[in-house]
Amino acid sequence: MLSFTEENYLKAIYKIHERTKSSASTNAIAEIMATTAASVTDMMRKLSQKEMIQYEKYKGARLTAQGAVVATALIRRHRLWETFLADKLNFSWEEVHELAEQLEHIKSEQLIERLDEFLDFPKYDPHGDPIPNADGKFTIREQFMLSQLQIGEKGVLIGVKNHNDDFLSYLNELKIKLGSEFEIVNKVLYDQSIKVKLMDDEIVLTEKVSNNLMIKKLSR
Amino acid sequence: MLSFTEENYLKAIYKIHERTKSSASTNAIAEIMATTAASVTDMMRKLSQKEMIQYEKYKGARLTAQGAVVATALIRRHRLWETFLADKLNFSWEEVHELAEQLEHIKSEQLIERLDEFLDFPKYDPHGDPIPNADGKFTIREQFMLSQLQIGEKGVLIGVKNHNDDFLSYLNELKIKLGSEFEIVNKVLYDQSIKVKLMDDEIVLTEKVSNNLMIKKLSR
DNA sequence: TAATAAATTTAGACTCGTCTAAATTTTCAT
DNA sequence: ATGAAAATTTAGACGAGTCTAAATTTATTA
Repeated sequence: MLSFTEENYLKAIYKIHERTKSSASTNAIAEIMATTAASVTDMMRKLSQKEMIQYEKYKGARLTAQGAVVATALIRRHRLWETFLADKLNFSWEEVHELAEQLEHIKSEQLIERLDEFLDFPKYDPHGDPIPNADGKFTIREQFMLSQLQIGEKGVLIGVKNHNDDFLSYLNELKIKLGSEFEIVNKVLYDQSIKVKLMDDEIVLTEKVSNNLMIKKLSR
Repeated sequence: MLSFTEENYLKAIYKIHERTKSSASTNAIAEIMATTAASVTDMMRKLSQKEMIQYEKYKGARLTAQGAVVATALIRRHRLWETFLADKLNFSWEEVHELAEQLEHIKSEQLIERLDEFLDFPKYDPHGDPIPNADGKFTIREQFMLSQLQIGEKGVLIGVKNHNDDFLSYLNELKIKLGSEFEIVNKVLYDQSIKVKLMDDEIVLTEKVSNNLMIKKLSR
């Protein structure tokens, strides 16, 4: 049985691997866990001992198959709780993460399976991220950054790449949410900003924003 | 901020006080917390230091006003989660306690207030125990042990005194649940057992059982 | 490629919650 | 009311998770 903390380390390693496609460095883990490199080294020994990671001194860590199962289950729990908080308790998408960080550590398979059913087996969480099923399988779907669409193309917002609070609050201000429909009106080559039509309004989005909005194209 | 463990000690002291109306002995606390008397003594010092309890060597512990607020909030969280698990996720009354023991430690006022609203502000949990409101006030109601009713009297089950798993499973077997209606058919003086009518069936309940069923009398 | 910078590990220490064994205090029965 | 039993506290230790400071390894760059 893994501790709360050990689970979080595995999740950190999972995230780093997802982002970099390579092994997780001590410093990168320390940053995510908000701790020191020394503490990370200690934990790497322990997780290695428990065969949750492959770890070689100075070379970073990778999840073993076993470790990946644990990390995926944690992500499943996290995203299901986020969905519960948003759909049932009306929390907004910038509020759910923190709470789910706590809830994800509740130890009960059955609880999660019942919650999944209660939520009607959602495939995506409030940020549009896929929720692994009980076997750890993700449902992937084709998606584009809003910035990739051409003038005249239409799309629906199905996810946000970045979960930063300020970014999400900004989207709230613009009344952009999952399901919002966009049509590209203009793209400015000079600064990569784009003008889009959103519910009869035309708004301008910077490159930084449009790179973080994940879209499903709508056929016209 | 109190730790998970500190909170549980306060809850234990609260429970003992509720049961005995006097201060909580070291051994009594040790039993509830499934730990040793020595560990309890250590913790008493710490909680006393934090002004959560009044503690005098060899004399046991009592909650301070502050400590009582913490304990009551914990009970509120516990019972709201139990209600959620039973009403929304269809867990049975012997399953909810363990899970709520974990969920009650999730730190968020807002979560609990939203949950309360989602559940439609329940006043009693799945065992019929009162749920304190946000101010820590309990809604009490008149209730009797089934064993106190006279022959011919009728009542509705509104709570169970004992939460023992075996007891609750036995009630399931008998198809007795909150809301079940009883009529006293006969009382045996010799062994204090009673015969009751329950949904057109007549069943015999021992004293031990009928002392644990809390009833609201129905006027005929 | 040598030396400097950056990353990582080691060493030693601290807090939290726990334990066992020994000492002390309180309770209770004769 | 005194001696044995029960309850409680003290003393000393341990594992988990963390820290800082020093040592070591790896990467970079002049």
